[in-house]
Amino acid sequence: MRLSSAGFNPQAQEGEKRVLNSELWHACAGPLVSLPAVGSRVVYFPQGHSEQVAASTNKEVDAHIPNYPSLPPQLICQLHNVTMHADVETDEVYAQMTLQPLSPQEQKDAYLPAELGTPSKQPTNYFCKTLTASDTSTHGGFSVPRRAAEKVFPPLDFSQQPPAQELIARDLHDNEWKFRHIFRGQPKRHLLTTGWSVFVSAKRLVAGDSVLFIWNEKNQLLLGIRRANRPQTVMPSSVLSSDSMHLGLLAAAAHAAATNSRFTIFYNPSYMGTITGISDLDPVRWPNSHWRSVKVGWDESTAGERQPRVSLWEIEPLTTFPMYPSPFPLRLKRPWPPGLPSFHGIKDDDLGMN
Amino acid sequence: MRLSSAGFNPQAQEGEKRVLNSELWHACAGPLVSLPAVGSRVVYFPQGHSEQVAASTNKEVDAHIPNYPSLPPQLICQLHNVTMHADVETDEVYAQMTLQPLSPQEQKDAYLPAELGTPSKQPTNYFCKTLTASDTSTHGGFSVPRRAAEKVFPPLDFSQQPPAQELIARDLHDNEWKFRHIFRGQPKRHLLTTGWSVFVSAKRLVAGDSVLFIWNEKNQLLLGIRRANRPQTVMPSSVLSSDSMHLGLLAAAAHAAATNSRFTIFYNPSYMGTITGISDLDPVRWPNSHWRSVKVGWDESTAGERQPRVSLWEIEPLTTFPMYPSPFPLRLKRPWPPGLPSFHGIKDDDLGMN
DNA sequence: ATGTAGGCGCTACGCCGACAA
DNA sequence: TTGTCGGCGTAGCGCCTACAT
Repeated sequence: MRLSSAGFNPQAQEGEKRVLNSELWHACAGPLVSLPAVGSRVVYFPQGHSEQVAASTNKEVDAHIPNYPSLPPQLICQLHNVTMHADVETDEVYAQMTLQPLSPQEQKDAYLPAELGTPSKQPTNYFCKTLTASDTSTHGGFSVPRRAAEKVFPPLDFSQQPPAQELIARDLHDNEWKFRHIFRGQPKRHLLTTGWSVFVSAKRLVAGDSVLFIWNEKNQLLLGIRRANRPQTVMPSSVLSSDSMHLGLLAAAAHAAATNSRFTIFYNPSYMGTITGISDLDPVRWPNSHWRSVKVGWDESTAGERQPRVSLWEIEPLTTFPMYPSPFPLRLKRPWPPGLPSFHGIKDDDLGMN
Repeated sequence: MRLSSAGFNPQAQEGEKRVLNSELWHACAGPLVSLPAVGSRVVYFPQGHSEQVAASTNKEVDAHIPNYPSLPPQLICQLHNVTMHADVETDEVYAQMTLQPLSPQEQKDAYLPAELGTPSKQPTNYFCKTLTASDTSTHGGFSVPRRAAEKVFPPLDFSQQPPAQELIARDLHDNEWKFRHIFRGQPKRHLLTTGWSVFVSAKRLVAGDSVLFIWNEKNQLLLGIRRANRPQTVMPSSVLSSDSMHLGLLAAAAHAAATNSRFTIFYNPSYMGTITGISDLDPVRWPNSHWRSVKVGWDESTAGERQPRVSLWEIEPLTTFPMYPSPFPLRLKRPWPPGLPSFHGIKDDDLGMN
């Protein structure tokens, strides 16, 4: 815990203002998270957003919250701005988006262009390892998988005995972390020793969390983390009641829709959860909503270079929260459940199901 | 950092559900923070609340947020519920309140009863010390001011050499902390040794922060902290945009006022700040508002038993956020600035100025 | 009365290969 | 190939007094 100077950044007070490293952000977010392109048209589901806020505050939506009859269940919006952020405390990644609802007439006539959200650009030269008990204990360092070390770390000088070098990696906040990379032991293996424990304790990593090393085109070493799905320690912000937050969410969308002005949302990929199925519609609160509470997840064990990457869009077009670009070029991994209405203006045939 | 079991409480996930120790809460909140009684009538200032949220999110209120013409600048409410809470991470104290606006007719006729908010019941047998560099360094323990130790701690058995005992104190989350209390050195002094550093690192205390020991009527030792006014590390919650939060705040109050139903707010004493003066009115957004942005603060150096305690009400009735019981029995420490309108229904004479 | 520093025992952090799985 | 362990050297934690303020 001696890196307090590296751990604190006065600029970060009101969020991350500097330009985050995009490839590191996407790597931390995971292959299932992709962001739509600025300027593209997306669909915003207040209900979906509402559920996300409910999940993040651990509070269900109270029934006495008034409806906004003027607020349709989905708003087609133009995306004006997307910025990537990372929580200063937890390194949790999230995105801030500025949306502008189309006019009522445009909402009806809207033809969603055949744009894919920028396909999640996972870096090519990287590795991701889930930390073991030995990796996180104070007893030793970090055991680097052999292929990973050979692929993403600079080559060692094997004329030395033992071969060793200093690695400098930067995290999402541009903090610098130094590690001693050594190749020793019997049998020989790659290890990170000096500097590793400081990183583990500073980021409060535990066994089951994952670390991520990227070697990018600029020959920089980037370092990210993905925490295991522990029971969300999200505390109620203690600033606004959850009821007020839901109201604020609805009011912001409704006001923007009524005045064709912009509004801002936070997209927090970590509250997506894992696949549980398709929930029922809510005909009372959200009549005619096309929002489906299909929760998707990706297995941490498939991370790294072994598994072919898959985009969220390829799995289930209607799960994409809160964005919904045109699914035309997409193929569903599983057929769309019969009997469920499809999105307006899109025939089942167009989805290219097998 | 070995008290992980004590530091984590699964029940605390969605806030503090158990009954917090009231005297400890008030001691941590400080003598200037008092809570109105359940059932009493209070005045809620949306503008004031809005400013608090702005302070806690480090964001100014955006000008394009729509007004709520139906929402008056102050709402007289009945207070239905008050619960005391403490942030699980930081121990920061805050209160949750359920308010019900009176009917429009009652708003007009409201006669605020001459109730004081329950005067901040500061415990009698306690001490508060600002931590020195030595107190927080890893080199040693905690030096207990002599009078404080004699007053608050159980008496030592001076037949032992050196006299020593084990102290067990409980914090706001009912976690137990054990300390070795010893009287030694030349000259003799009271010290907390074993157990102290665990507490300091668990609470992440630094020099300048304060600790607070209470010996209550049930012969229990209570332990609280007050952090120094460091630059607020409040991050934007990354759940809802600040615009949406402001909208939600206004919408919740407006909806409750329109339907005479209840709404919930969080009252966060730590965002009160220090006295800076009286700000101008905002005739555009909040016409006829009686809210004044008088910020008050209390000097940490005056804490403890030396200084006579003072209630917030005694300093400035109109500063009380968000509560405003009748100030009849109060005396102002400084005269009400001439030329500024007083609160409706209250003559200056009634304020008992000298 | 109490903040800080020197002295110094001893815990536990952290680097090493030896094993297995 | 890599997770865990026993083995150790040693940094720094933490208990003590001395001294200054």
